[in-house]
Amino acid sequence: MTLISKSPATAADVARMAGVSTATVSRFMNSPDLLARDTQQAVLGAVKQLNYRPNLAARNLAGGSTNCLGLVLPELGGPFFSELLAGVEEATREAGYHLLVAGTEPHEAFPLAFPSLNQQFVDGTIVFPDTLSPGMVENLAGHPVVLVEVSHPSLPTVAFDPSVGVREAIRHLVCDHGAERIACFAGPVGAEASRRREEACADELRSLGLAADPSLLVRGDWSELAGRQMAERLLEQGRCFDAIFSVNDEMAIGAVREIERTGLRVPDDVRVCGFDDIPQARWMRPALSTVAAPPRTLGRTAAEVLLARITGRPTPSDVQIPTFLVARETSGCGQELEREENTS
Amino acid sequence: MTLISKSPATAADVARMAGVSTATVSRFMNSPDLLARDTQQAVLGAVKQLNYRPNLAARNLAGGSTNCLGLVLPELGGPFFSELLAGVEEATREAGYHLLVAGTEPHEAFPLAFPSLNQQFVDGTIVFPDTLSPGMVENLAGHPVVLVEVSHPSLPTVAFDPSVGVREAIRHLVCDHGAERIACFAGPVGAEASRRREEACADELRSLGLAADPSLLVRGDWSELAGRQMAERLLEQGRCFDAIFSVNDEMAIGAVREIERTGLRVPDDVRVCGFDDIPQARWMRPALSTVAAPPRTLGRTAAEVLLARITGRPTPSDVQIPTFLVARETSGCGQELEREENTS
DNA sequence: TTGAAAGCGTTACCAC
DNA sequence: GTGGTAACGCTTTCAA
Repeated sequence: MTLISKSPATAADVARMAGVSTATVSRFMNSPDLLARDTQQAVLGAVKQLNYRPNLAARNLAGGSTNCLGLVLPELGGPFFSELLAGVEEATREAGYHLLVAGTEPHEAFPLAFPSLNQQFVDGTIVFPDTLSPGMVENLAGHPVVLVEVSHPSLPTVAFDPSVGVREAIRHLVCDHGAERIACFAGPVGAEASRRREEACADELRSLGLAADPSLLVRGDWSELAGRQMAERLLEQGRCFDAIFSVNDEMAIGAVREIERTGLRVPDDVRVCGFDDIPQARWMRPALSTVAAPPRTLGRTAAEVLLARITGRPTPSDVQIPTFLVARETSGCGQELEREENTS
Repeated sequence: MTLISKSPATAADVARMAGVSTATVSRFMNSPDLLARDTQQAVLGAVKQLNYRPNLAARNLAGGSTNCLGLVLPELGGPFFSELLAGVEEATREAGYHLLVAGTEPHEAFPLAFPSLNQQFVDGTIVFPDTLSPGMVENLAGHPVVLVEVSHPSLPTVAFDPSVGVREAIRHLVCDHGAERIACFAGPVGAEASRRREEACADELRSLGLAADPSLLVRGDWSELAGRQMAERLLEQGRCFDAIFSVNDEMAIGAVREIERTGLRVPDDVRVCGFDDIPQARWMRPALSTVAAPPRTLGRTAAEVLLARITGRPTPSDVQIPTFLVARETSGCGQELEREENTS
């Protein structure tokens, strides 16, 4: 149809063709209502004919916004982060924004990845920091930011609220399936997300009259391998436990595999409940009972909060995403509960 | 340390402080070697003191590059695409580029997502199109592009080479585990990736003297659900088969689950082999034998090829990523083969 | 080796 | 309502 010229049409081209000024073209692109009917028609015609698209870099330079959001994640593969990313991207795209994604090397310091995003290149950033360092906060100042799963006194946060889900899980293990000694598979010491889940677990145990045994609290780095190793260690030490609550699914899966490897049975000998509800929680056999904490919702919400901040709409400084128990086989329930689930 | 002024330092600020012109600052940022020793030192000092970062939008506008790559994917969640993305991001970051990511709604037409990336906003784009429409190609013209898993006469492509892996898989099923009637679980009709795998499968069956039975070739939409349904249908129709080769892992997993649900056993009654080697292939029980086609490598390679094109380095127009068999339990092998595998 | 100045494509302020 | 025009921050000739 259109002649493909070497360089894309500019506002000046449109202006010339429509017999107006570039200022008018600019107005047409941003708030058409300010223009007279016929002017609108004229410009619209030229825009279509030339297939005009405003140059975003120029628009940005001129002081407008970039229509870009940044997302910084410690890693991009893996079920949790990829779902989180998908949620962010959906919301971002729906709002007409673009998304810039950056990973940080596994244990690389966070700031290494961030400066590149901070260069007036994005209108705001969603950050999932492993640990929040002071220098980082300074970097973030003066630029809309939303933190995910980490709270900070002066920055808005979106995080899961583990309380309801974990309470349901512990109740379920204890009351429905007779667990009495529950081991807790926690994350690294500094990890706030883990801490909140551990606390919810301890709280509920306490309110059920079961003391949380410190020797049954072990820590790993969130990986399946860590879960296996933690279970192995506990078993070798001869610790007595009849259930495990893990602060994420991957460690829970590792635990299940290790327990079964030693000849014990899940859920008959040890009941297991994870946290997250990653897809393989329901694919694995026995299917993993877990506290559903939908990362896609987390990501979508974070993006929505950020977008609201950017556009100046009032936003709560802390948003909590509710979680809930999904009882499957590893806690002792039959699989038929899940009959209706579909692949997404 | 540094005083945080409202707006970030500009090249003019640096120039003033170092007692040079902005041109010199620009040269310093791009090719320092052109400057005299002492000038370099002076500018370097000012840059550090002011914490100067060039404004990328301005740099772009001025005719340089954006240092951004675009990535268009049909979906962002799920094991395959998230690994692909991770590979792209790694290579992109290592090269000092940023990454812009766009998804397309599940069955949304591709061009909807693309124009936004085409607006002189990225230096090049990696595209994973569901199906390649003619209009799309036009959009792509005049802008470096690399296609993933789809070939096109005039555009460079990076794709898996299924031949070696699939040959190994079929041989393994037939020669090592005595399969004689192998069903093929294929993807949608238009999908090139599926077609190449089907062909590799048929070729190898032929060379082993086993005719490929058309009634054992079924198609689904790549999902676990589809795999279940295909297995269900085949079983209901009373088709006789003793092995399945699926063109991706998710359908293979669905097939395994459905087969086991009906009381048949994997691998004793039906051997199953997938394609991709997604993480849960090794987590599930029985562990899935599959043709490893590492998506991270695919992504990384695509990014490298694109980067080479952008910087004018010569690049092959078609790159093939080798694949290979990973024999696990569903094909009839014991699990001990996998002892050494770790979580990544 | 360095500086001056002309863009790059928009936006936004100020007149008309 | 609309047009002129000065930024925005950088790169890149062209001279010196």
